[in-house]
Amino acid sequence: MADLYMMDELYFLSLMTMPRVSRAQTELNRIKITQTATRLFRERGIHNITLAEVMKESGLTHGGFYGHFQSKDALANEACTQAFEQSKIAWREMVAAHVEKPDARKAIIDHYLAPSKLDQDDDTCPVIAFSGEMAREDEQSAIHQTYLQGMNALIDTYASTVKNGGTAESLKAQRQTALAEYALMVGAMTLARAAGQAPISEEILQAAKDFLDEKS
Amino acid sequence: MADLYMMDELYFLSLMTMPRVSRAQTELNRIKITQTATRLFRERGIHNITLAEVMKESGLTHGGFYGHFQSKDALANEACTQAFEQSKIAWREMVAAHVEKPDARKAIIDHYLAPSKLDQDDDTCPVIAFSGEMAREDEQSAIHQTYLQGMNALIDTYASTVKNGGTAESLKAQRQTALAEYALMVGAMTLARAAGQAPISEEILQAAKDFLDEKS
DNA sequence: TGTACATCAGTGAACGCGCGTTCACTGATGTAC
DNA sequence: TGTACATCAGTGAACGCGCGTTCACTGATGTAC
Repeated sequence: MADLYMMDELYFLSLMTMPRVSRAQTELNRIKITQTATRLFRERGIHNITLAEVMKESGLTHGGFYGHFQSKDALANEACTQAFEQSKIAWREMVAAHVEKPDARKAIIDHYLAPSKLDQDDDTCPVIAFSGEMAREDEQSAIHQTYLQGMNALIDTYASTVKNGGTAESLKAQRQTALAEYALMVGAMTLARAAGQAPISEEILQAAKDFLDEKS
Repeated sequence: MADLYMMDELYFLSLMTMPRVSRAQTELNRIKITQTATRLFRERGIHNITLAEVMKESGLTHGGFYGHFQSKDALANEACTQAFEQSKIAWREMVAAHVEKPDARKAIIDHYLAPSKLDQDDDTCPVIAFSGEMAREDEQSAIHQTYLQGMNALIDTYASTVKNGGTAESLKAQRQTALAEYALMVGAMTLARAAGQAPISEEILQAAKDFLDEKS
């Protein structure tokens, strides 16, 4: 995944001449569109981004979109999938980087509630970025399924960092705790982002972090 | 406020003949439009509701809107104000109904996290209903100010139900706890609503409730 | 390896629809006498 | 209290713009020989 980002230079050079590009380039274009969409949809929501914008930021023209995707919905679903994939990998790497569960848990919490995350719009947790649109989305839609699966994967990863005694009963308690703590993180970031530059924004993040620290 | 809802019958009768209605009726129409907008915007977001829809549900035609409001933004701001006003009153009533702080706190928690709230779209907490749109809204806009003030009022009300020792230091701790617990409620409901009919939805609400109960 | 041609990725303009906003018009309300 | 008229709330159609989607066209790519 990471080396795709490094192809940008080669990528733009090869776009100088048009149309009818090579198959390899076509594949790069598709990836580029998905990456651009993932970033823009996270930043400003699916509804508020036009296909023209996605295509322009991808270095292509508006009309070419339908050579790659069947509809805006189809792109949204792929972008959503990729956004969750990125988060999932990041979380699992954090878990893998810490031998002790509490350390992994703290790493995720600190990463999630970092004040810098308030401004890094392209790194918004997809659960937060899409929650508003999902609440109103048809539940049978592909993107809603993607969202649910992605959310579950993140919750499972987080739950694996919560201490438990190993019995069946404590496993259930572990999941309950994980759900509540995850909800706390999501709520704090949601509120902080909605509050914007207001001082209460960082106050909320700090309160959430302190609250979770007390528990460990 | 409540008796305005009971005027509906009289209201529609008087709408049978048009145009040029009495001043009293004009005032009722304006109130009706605001009420309708408050409900619809809460249910489906400001962006997803058209003025034509608001006006139709108010028993009026599309074009008459601009006799009452300067723009859709202006209506959104009034609707947002009213939504927060309703929540604030409801919360304060819950506080007033309980002599002991922990009882008031529990009343708010149970009210907020009630599974029935998942479906009552017109009773969505305005903080949740508008959070997505606020995160992308211009921070200087009137509606963003309205949102911040409304959120603060709800937090203050909730904080007043959290136990404290009376010293300055414990007052700060009280607010921190309130912020974290409020964020937990917001996050749980946000996740539950985004998950929709999936079983994890109620699981999250229950986990949040249990988590908060343990603390009291 | 070189040539001839079919393919098809991307272009750029147009289409169609939805939605916020405007406006000429209507006729009951409210006022002036 | 009754009449005459100006006001103005609401109507319904139209405007203009934005955006998702379509399509005729172009010309380099990729293939067949």
